Amino acid sequence: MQTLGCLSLGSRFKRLSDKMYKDVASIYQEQDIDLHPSFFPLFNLLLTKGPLTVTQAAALLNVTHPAISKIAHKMQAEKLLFKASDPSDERRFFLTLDEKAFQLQQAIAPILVEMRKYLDSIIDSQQFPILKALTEFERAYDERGLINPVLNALANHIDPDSLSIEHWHSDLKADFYRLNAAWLNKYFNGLFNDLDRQALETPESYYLARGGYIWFAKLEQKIVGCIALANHDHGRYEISKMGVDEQYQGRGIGRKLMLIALQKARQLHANSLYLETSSLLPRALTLYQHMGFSQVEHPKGVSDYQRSDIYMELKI
Amino acid sequence: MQTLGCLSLGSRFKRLSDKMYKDVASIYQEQDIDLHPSFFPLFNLLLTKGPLTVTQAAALLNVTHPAISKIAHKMQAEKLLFKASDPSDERRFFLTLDEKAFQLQQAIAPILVEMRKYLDSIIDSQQFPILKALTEFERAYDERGLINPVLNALANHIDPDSLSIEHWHSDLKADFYRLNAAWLNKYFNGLFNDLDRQALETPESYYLARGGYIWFAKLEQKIVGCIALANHDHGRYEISKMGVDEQYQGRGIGRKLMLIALQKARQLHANSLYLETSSLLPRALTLYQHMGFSQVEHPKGVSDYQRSDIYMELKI
DNA sequence: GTTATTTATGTAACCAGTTACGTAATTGGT
DNA sequence: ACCAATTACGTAACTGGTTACATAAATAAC
Repeated sequence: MQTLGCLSLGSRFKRLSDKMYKDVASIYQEQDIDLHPSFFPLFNLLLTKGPLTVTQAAALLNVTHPAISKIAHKMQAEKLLFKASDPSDERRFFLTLDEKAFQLQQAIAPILVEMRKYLDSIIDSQQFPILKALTEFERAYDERGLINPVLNALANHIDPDSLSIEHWHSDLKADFYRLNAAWLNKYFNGLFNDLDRQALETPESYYLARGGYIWFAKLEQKIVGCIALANHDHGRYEISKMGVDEQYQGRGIGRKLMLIALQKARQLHANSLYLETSSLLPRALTLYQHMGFSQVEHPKGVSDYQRSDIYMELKI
Repeated sequence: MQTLGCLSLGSRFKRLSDKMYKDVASIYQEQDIDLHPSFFPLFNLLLTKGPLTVTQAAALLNVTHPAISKIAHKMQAEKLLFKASDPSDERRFFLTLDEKAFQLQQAIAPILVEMRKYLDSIIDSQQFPILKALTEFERAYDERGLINPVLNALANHIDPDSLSIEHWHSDLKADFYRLNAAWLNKYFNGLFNDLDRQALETPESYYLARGGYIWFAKLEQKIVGCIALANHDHGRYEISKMGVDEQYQGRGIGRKLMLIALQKARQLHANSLYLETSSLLPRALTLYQHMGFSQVEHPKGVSDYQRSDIYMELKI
């Protein structure tokens, strides 16, 4: 625990939250308030915000809609809630608290008052203000996240001296072919199509001459990875032909190449970036997601590449 | 959210903890570390503390032993862990990390380093120190709890002027009978035994003359509740004959009576308090638990009261 | 105005925890 | 030294959430 320090923050938050939920349930129980603990997030929400649809409630409570759906069912069975249909949209209806719920509220109100008073008294008596600290931490965490900063730090931290990024040079043409042939062979039985062949055999005309770029990752004089940025029409760029030598994978080299390509795309005032990939490559998929890409339908309906079943886009 | 203030602390803790767990899982995934998220609390624990038994691990992680049992099974299936039998106790065995786990640790170590650095950098840049605030809040919460302070505040807050506690007076003898007959009739078909009859018909000799006490709760000139403290042998006291008028239940009157009785018992240097009750009275049971009573076996094996199936004790 | 897409909800199967209970080994009381 | 109580662990059934998928209504696209 001590040695973990800030790493145990997550489990400390969990422990406190569990305990507080249990305690509140216990207080309600002794006061003979017949409100199942799993009900009160929704119950509270509807009290404060008025009738809401299932998806609205789910979004506000940070849970999925089936969870709300189930709870609403149970609350309906206990006559705490009814569904008021929305005449303007027959799919949905408003979860509306019933008479019995308002009676319960009467019983609960003084408890909430006392709970607030007591918690405020604890908080006020402390040297370090938990509410302010929490708000500040939440904001920082939401703004900066955890995933990308840590992964970037990892990528930078690996061989900071020996890993360098190289621009295209005709001497590296064979490496470009080799690195891409490797994954095409491994995952797709070497199923090159015409586009692949053009790109790999004549990268100068396929990429560079059209305003595209190719970069290489060089680790101690060895070329271990590459990536290409293709210039399509009207500010649309495509990222493709990313490959990292198998024995150097998982060290953030792909991530570093992606960051270079993204940086250049921004410099070129690209307005969107896309890429095509496959569900057979889950690692790459996670990387793209962390970079902000999200999966959308293929704009042409079907890909030029038979292997590709995922189309991802990043609006800049 | 805003109006709830400190009341939403629980859900804010939950949200943060969920998010951090997911993010860590996501980082491991991109780094191609094959460690299921549900494994890592136990994994981490065993790394830092060395081999542990199932119950030890459960206690340290604040989960139940079946949870550890299941996770250990799965980790065993993935060859991350094996069970080393304890020669001195054939029931148990030490959950021991396997070779493969230590290889994983090598891969994870740099991630932990970067995570710690990054989180520390966030925390250090903040105006209000989250770690100190959290530690302080955890301590206050663990020491004072939430349940009893809030329930006591509620009890005090209800009619603080009109509710008073009265000592025994022969005029109140009929009330003592009435209040107890009410619940005996309601829950146990008026099944009085000889002891009940003595206690209710001759409370002076049954309680007071033996060094016991009887108190009444008086609400606006009406007697609405009572409790008795019986003096048994060698510092053992019994709490019994607690009754609150049905229409005034759920307002903390029972709790107030209990607190009076407990206070007196302490004053008398009682070393233990016990009471007998029934699983038919869940509300009362919760109250006793909140007061610190815990269920134990009946010392005589069987109760003098047919209705009683629960024996509870509080060591002072 | 028809057809495709998106949105709101429900249902099923699953998952990680829980409580309740059973069994076997150890400890303790007389 | 024995029998009762306790402890360590496992298993079963349940719970509150999840993801994946189905359906119907509303909206958008042509």
